[in-house]
Amino acid sequence: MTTFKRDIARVIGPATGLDEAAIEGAITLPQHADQGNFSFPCFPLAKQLRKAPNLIAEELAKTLAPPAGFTRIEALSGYLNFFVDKADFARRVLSEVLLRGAAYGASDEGRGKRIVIDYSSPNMGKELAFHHLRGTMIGHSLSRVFARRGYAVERVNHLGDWGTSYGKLIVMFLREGMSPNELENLTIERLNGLYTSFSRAAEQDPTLEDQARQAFARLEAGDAEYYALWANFREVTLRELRRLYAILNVDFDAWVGEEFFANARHGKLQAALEVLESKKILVESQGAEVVDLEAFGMPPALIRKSDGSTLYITRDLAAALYRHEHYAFERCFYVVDNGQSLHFQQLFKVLELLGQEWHDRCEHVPFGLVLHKSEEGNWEKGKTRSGHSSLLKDVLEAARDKILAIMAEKNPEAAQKDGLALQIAVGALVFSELKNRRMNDIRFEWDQALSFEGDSGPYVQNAHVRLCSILRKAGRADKSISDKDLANLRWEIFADEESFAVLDLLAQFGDKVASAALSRDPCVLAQFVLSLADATHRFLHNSRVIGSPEENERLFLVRAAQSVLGQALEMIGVPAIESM
RNA sequence: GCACCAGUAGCUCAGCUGGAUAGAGCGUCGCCCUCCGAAGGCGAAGGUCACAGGUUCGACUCCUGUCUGGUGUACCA
Repeated sequence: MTTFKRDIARVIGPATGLDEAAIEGAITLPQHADQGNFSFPCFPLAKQLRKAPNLIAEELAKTLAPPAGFTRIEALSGYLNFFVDKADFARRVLSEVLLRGAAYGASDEGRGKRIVIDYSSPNMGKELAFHHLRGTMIGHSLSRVFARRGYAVERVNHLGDWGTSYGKLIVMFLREGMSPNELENLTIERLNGLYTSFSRAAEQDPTLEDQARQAFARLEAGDAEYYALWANFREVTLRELRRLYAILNVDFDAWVGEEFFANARHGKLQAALEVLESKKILVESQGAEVVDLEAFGMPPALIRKSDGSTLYITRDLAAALYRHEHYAFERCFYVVDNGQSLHFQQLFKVLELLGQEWHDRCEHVPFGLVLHKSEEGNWEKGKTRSGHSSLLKDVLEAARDKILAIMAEKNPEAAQKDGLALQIAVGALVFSELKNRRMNDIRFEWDQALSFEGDSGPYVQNAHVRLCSILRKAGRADKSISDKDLANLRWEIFADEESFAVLDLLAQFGDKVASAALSRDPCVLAQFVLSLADATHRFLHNSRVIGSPEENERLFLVRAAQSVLGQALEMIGVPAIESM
């Protein structure tokens, strides 16, 4: 793709005196067939040449010779439209896709640079709610996108595993008199239940809140018994998290939670506080220690409470300082919902005030909230407490069951039904999370969450399945491809509308990956997947492959489409299954 | 009050680093399986791009203001 634009720029450059890189950036992909395959708008030239854009275009169309691989150049209402030689276009695109294989669409932009991505980061002792899926999958997808751009990616799960909440768990656990045996059999459901029973009990006995604070204070002070309990709770939580992440095919390089930064035994918090004190930006206010941010239009950042304990932002400061030192990152992304944008503005501003010149390499990558319908019928942020939230495992199970029912109807023969159904369920849920811009709020409704029709995960997975099925039947599924295989193909076979539409999309893959990285939004790739699935279904509907006179050539297109579609699917976390 | 985000077809959304005739899915009304997977394809109907200004050769896209909705806003994370 970029080579086509470069070829055009090399022709326009000398004729206009414009910078070739600038020309490349200005070239657009037209929407209509009569506008060619690549367009260069001549409007910006009008001022410097003092001539009407359509005249400039007409003149250039007459004088310029089409670059190799192009048949003609036409002027149309101020645009210079370039028409590719479709057979040659097919040769170039298919050769590149098939010979580069898994490296097609990759880039070395990030060579030698490291990126830290903080995502998912759930709270300990609680089950993953449906809304956690969004941040988890956006972060997961971005990690794959940046890896493909050549960056070394560090995927960090910053667990919420420290704070008064864990005092609550300890108090309730001891109060309900659990035996060591029960400790061994502790489940995430039981832990989650301790929170609810705590809030219920606290209504009767207000001293419980104090007990919880004291219990946490004891934990912070290094009490061995409490620390063992805490570690046990953490392990129970991690077990469930790993189970769900495995289903989603999500992984992390570091599981470093708040405890790592807040617990005195690790020394990270003290280091951060020393930096804060040495820079003398802490001021006393209402008994607490804050960084005054009024000059920047923000409320003060509360660093230390009046009782001396620290807060969320204090730990995030410690984490940022640690990450900078430990990873020497080029960028550090925080994939966290939009509700926390003030927090991150404050965090980054404090880093700046601390003289950390790398503060602008930290970036909040926000995403919209999952809204649930309240009793009053309004759409509001989901609250686990009031029950207006759904557990991820429940949604996954419901989706899998519905898929199983659909499979029984459409394809009773499908092997490995349960596992396959779960992969389709994951694909469906993940695709609907990522296909829209990340900033959009999402309204959770069961009907909609379990709707698998139209522009959905199953639709895009099905396109991949059909391609795989044809390759399997033709015995071409795993064959490696060399230049020799591509010699002497009748490339003009791909000039029809449906074949060319697929090729046109395949050529755009690298640009789409770059765009997803730049916008930090996987929806670019999800939309690309949708277009490619669309073009694939149309191609397969209109062009018989196996047994046709064009079989040999078309199988290469099928293989190329399968390769790119499969890679794009994996990049957005939708399983690229081979049958369904 | 202030801040962040969103407002495009009946519904859910693409399109937004300014470019030609604003696109999908769902829903509605039709059509296509002796044919590699119909979880598919084809067609019809459906739009003052919230509103008002501004910048520009050109604005759904950028700027300002207004309205509507979501979220946040000092000792939770």
